[in-house]
Amino acid sequence: MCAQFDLHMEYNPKQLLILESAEKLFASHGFHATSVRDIAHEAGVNIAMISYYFGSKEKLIESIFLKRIINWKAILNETLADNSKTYIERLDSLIENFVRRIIGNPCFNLMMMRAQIQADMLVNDLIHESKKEVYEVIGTFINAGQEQGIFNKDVDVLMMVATLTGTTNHIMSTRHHFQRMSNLEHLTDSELQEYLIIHTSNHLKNLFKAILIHEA
Amino acid sequence: MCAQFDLHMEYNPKQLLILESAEKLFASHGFHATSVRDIAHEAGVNIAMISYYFGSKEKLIESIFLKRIINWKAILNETLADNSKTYIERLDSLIENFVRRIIGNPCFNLMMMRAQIQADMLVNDLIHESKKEVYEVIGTFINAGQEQGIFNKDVDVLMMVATLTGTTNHIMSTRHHFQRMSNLEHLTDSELQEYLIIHTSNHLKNLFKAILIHEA
DNA sequence: CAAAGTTAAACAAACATTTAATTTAATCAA
DNA sequence: TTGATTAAATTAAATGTTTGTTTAACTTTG
Repeated sequence: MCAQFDLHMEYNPKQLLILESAEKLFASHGFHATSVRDIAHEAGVNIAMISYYFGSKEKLIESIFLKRIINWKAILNETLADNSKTYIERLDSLIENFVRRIIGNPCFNLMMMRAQIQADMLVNDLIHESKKEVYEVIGTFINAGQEQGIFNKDVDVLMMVATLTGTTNHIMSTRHHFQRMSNLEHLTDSELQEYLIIHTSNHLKNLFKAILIHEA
Repeated sequence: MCAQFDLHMEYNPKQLLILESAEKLFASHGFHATSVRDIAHEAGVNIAMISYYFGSKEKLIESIFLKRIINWKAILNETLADNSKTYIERLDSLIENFVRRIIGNPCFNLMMMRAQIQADMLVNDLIHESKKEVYEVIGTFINAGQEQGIFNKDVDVLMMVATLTGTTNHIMSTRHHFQRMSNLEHLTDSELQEYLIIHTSNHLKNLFKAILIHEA
């Protein structure tokens, strides 16, 4: 007997507690290094509740991903289709949203990075599909800007998105290393987070403007 | 009883076989998802040989890292200190070496990415120290170029190296995704590797020249 | 009073590591 | 070269934990 839920259903407080605890532990120790006992202990619930609510450890991590991925595409589309803004404003907005989403949610994104690296994770197809859509949406936006004569012609969208994702993920995953190297140890975690969001956004904005707009 | 070895000692063929098999499996499945049984089976040796030669699974992964990290710093210094080349030639050389080292050794670098993400891995101090030295060497090079008036003044070295490392790691770790998206499925693994090394190098060279040299 | 929630205990399978027995290889005096 | 001696290499089997999951009993709730 077991009480699994469909995608559209909402989670009760205990389920949310399990999801959050699992996300935190998967992020810092990895999927296989985290036992269901660890998760149950972190969430303060009985071990059996995880099977009861989610079926298995594997289905639990799937639920975590589904819970997060759903609205990102909508936000992305909304940002890039906003015709009240110029292309450059929308590019800035895209970069800032992107960076904030990654650096602002280190736990989930560390999990995602790890899953991408691992070839045999079941959630990988899910991630792959969602990435592909992100590439397409951004590619469409860049092409539109090129046709308007705003962005340079010779832009490699795949490489651009790789730099956007790669740089941000790298800074997020080595943020405490970054903190020490920049003498920012007096900052709290959320202060550091905000600092990194701003600095990384500005760095990437400059970078992309340099190749998308300046010099022929 | 056990036959562990110091750093300076060379590995016998059977030890090398174990190291290579472990690197391959750790890279594709992760440290905790790989059992010593898997490693022993992959290498075609008895399970007990791993404890016999390396002491434990944890010490085995340490040996893998030590085996790789040692000469990278030397290569880096050699590249940047070559006075027969201009600063721009040395920058290009740095980028190409960097990219080739990461994309050319996906197994090891996936392992390294994973270890960096994971806070509780013992090898992390080792990685941290070696990264810090890399930042310092590159920082010194950029500063020298700035004093010569070749590179722009307002360059954030931390962010630059983050883009260099982040972009390359991202492309390496999502290379098969990249292959499908670029319709390059006819390429063999090593052909894809060479393609990615060249394209990523060129992308990063353009990117860095755009902010280091062009426009005031 | 039935369904949902919750629990401690039990389960078999997989895990890293160790043991003790056996084979291989090297050394060296005769 | 031979045969004895010793250390290293190798093995199958066993060890004791830890793993994810299930069970069956119990409590709460509508």
